[in-house]
Amino acid sequence: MVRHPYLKKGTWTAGEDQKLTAYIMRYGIWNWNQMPKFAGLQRSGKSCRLRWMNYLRPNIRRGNFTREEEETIIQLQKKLGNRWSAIAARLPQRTDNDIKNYWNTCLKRRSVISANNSSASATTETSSNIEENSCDAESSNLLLSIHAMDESPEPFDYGATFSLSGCHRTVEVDYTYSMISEHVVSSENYWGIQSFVEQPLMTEDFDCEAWWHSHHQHYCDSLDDFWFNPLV
DNA sequence: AATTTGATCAACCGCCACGGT
DNA sequence: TACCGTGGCGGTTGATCAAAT
Repeated sequence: MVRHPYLKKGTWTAGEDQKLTAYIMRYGIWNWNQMPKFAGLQRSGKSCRLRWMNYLRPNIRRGNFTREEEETIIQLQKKLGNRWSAIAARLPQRTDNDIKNYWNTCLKRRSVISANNSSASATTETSSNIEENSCDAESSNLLLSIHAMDESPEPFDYGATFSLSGCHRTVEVDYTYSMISEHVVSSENYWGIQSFVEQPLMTEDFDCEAWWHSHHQHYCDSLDDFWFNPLV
């Protein structure tokens, strides 16, 4: 009889965050379903992916939405509907989950009120032009020079590791960004890669302390606890 | 001080698309 | 062509916390 391993649910603990982050930073993302086992996590691949994408991933902007962001969301929601991932692509530091939550809790109501007001007053004001304000993700695919590297990420043989050049840093990026295709990266994915590149991890001048303070200090007692011996 | 209510948001669930076999 | 595994998306839930009573 095949026994399915117990999969934990619910809120992630600091230790789990630590394991997942450390694992991804070291080995990258090669298969969400297999990864938890190797990372020492009793979580589903889906749960790991969600946690990483919505919370642990570098360069996620949290906290209050700016007025500009609010306007962008409202306008894009009008245009695109509830396609949160598409909307999030225009707000590269925000996650689709954050935008969805923010819409459902704040903006939806405001948008309805605003619509009612505008219809009541029959204003002639035209809606702002989204095309002008957006980064036009669909049409402007960005080119990155991506070179296959010789070594696969230890200890696995799952595919190649890539490097991004064109920045003054070179950072290994692997199947985290498996959407990389023929050296053309959509704008949406570009932001993810750029975020990763901008993260100083794995670089010589990486200010570990600063990154620690900005991301994980509140979870672990010390940087050493987080950074060293991250795996089980 | 205790309880209720409302807001927020992390996380789960179900569905779908896509690629590989 | 059908099936399966995987990743991604949007809807929804439930835990938590702050404000109100």
